[in-house]
Amino acid sequence: MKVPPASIKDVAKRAGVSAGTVSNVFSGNRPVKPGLAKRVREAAAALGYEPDRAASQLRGGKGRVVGIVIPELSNPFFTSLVAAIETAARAESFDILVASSSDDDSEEAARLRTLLAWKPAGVVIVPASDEFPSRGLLEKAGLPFVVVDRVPQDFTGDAVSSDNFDAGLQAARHLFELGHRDIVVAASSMRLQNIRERCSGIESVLRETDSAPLSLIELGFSFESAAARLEQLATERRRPTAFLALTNFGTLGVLATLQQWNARVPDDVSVLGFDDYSWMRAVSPPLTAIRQPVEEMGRRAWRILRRRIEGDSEPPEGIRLACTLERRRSTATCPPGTTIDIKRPSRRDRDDLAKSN
Amino acid sequence: MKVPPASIKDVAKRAGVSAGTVSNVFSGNRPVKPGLAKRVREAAAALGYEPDRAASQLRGGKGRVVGIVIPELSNPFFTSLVAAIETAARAESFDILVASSSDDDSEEAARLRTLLAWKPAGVVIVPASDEFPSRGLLEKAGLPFVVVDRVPQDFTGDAVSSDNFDAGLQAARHLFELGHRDIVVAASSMRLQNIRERCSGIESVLRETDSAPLSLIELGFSFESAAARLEQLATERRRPTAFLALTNFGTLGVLATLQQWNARVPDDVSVLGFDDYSWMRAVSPPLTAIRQPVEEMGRRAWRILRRRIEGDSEPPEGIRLACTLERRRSTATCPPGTTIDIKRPSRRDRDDLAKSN
DNA sequence: CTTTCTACGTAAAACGATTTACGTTTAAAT
DNA sequence: ATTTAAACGTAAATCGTTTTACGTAGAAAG
Repeated sequence: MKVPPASIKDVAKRAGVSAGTVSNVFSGNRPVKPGLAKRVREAAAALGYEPDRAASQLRGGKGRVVGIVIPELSNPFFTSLVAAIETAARAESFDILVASSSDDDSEEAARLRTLLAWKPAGVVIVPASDEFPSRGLLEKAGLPFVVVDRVPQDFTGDAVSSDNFDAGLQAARHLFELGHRDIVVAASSMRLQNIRERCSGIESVLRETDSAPLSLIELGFSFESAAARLEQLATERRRPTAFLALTNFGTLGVLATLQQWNARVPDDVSVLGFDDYSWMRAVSPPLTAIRQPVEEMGRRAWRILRRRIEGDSEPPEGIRLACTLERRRSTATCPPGTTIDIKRPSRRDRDDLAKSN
Repeated sequence: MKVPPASIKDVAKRAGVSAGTVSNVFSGNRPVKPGLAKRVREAAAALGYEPDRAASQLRGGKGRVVGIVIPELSNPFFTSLVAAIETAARAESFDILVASSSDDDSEEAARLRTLLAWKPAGVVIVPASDEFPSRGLLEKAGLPFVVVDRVPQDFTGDAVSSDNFDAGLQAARHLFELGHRDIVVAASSMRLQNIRERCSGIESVLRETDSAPLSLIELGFSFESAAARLEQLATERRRPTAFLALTNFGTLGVLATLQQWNARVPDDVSVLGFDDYSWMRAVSPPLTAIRQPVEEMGRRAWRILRRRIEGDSEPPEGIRLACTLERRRSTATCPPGTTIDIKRPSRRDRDDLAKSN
């Protein structure tokens, strides 16, 4: 059953032309007269010929592969991103090489190194951390690359991410409008710039309303670590009236813990999640959540990378895409009984007080 | 900043040896004296040398890449599978090339063809359908491949899947034990062998208990199509006392629809889901579900493929892994009021009746 | 009619590794 | 000490493409 694959020479012989001509027919690199081209194409079809990518890569230097490095293949946010990029890349007949870093800097560097050995045309990367040591590798290789989602603080290259500050702002404002003052923010790790940005968004609302400082817990990068950390929270403080999760694993962790505490959502406690998945709409109560435009992020990342591959050398583009608040039913007005107003006297109140003396 | 990547010759020159020796140091293909080997390794490190995979692929013929073809990159079941395979493959320094077929046969063939152009050492594939036209391509290429999850009816090669019959059996039995007799089974498409197997498992329980025939709807492959189809169901028949979903999108669709109908789970209707994800534990009520051992499936698929790549030619292996029922709280005893006993007289009853005449 | 382009085909070099064929050194055997 | 074989290096051939340098034919220009 096994047939040795046809090479460009076999096709050339069958079509009665030289190998170079066959190459030109397929690569479109130089024009070939229609008649000949047709003969070549027929010969190729008859032999089931497909150009060997490794060989063409080797000689041509520039291959039609792009590398994608993400922290976790088991996190649907990242795989959605990969799906979006793959769709866009495939449309221009680029193949994708995927690697995951397990949220670890040195793992990331190692994976990237083997990726680079394929001489890809470009790389899309969601860094494992703000340290982003892979940056050096990429720059040394002189490869175009786009950073997505986790854009380090002082990063100057091409980047696509959510408008995290605004996302935090929207989320916090929503909960405040519902009367919540005792909110616990569930983050993955403050070592990530995007998380810090979301927090500043929240803090700006706290400041606006002159409220107590941010109450925050770090949950790590897995469902399990999140649940464990939250379990511990119960022993440290009384239950807040609302949880604001800043990642999808955080959302899951909060929900699972509330489950164990037998707390009803939203009657006993409101929950605002991050990232928007099908299951959030399907469950009861449907989850209020901040939706990141993940498909759009993937498309934009590809578009930028594509241009760079073409040789475009405009100044770096830093794209921030707006998130939207999906209001559903897991957030409700804070029940009056449970609202313990821990608000400090507002500036205005204090001023009034001062005047009256 | 851009540095032209070092080639094997650069390393050879720096270490004062020939290119062949450098190759041997890295490939371990032939022994090299420790002293020399060390010198070569140092030179390589100094130059940041990494063997060009395309070049080594070209000459060596056998590359260290494996292709993975799955129906959807946005379905967490499949991406979990990819994650498991990637972990196993990476441990033996194989890279993975991922392609998705969008559940379409011809798309699958096209994607596979471009994958094959990389001359991978092997392929793991979840076919888009039972037709599995890609099989011919793979066999013609003489490439080892393993079929996972959707194994066509009469398939004879290496395969790894769940024990779908038993999964259906367990699920149905669980619902029957809780007293449910009016169950709607939500499948993706009966054109898939694995779905048919799950159905026969369910049917065997129906037969055992002499119950009414299977009530089934096909929901398609996306959350949206599932929700739409279920919406329509409401106009066609009265509400069942339980839903048994056979895929993860089906589970989501059922849940979302129940949501819209304002039906409480499990008080009004029980729900048994398929596939087991974090969110199922986190939501309220936690979902009873059939768990497929997806990581194990990935590991086993890799193990078989690895052996075939090594040249093993044992007869094909058809592995079936057991699923487990995760009992949680979305299934409950059928409320007596709503139990409409549509059971036909059992064979025993009928026999008794006949005798008494 | 000659000259000058332009268009397009061919043969051969190149890409960066592995592998083969062969040579030299070193160790083991007589 | 001589022979034999094993061990290990080197140079050159090779994988299947793309690219370069060159050649030829026909068209356009003078």
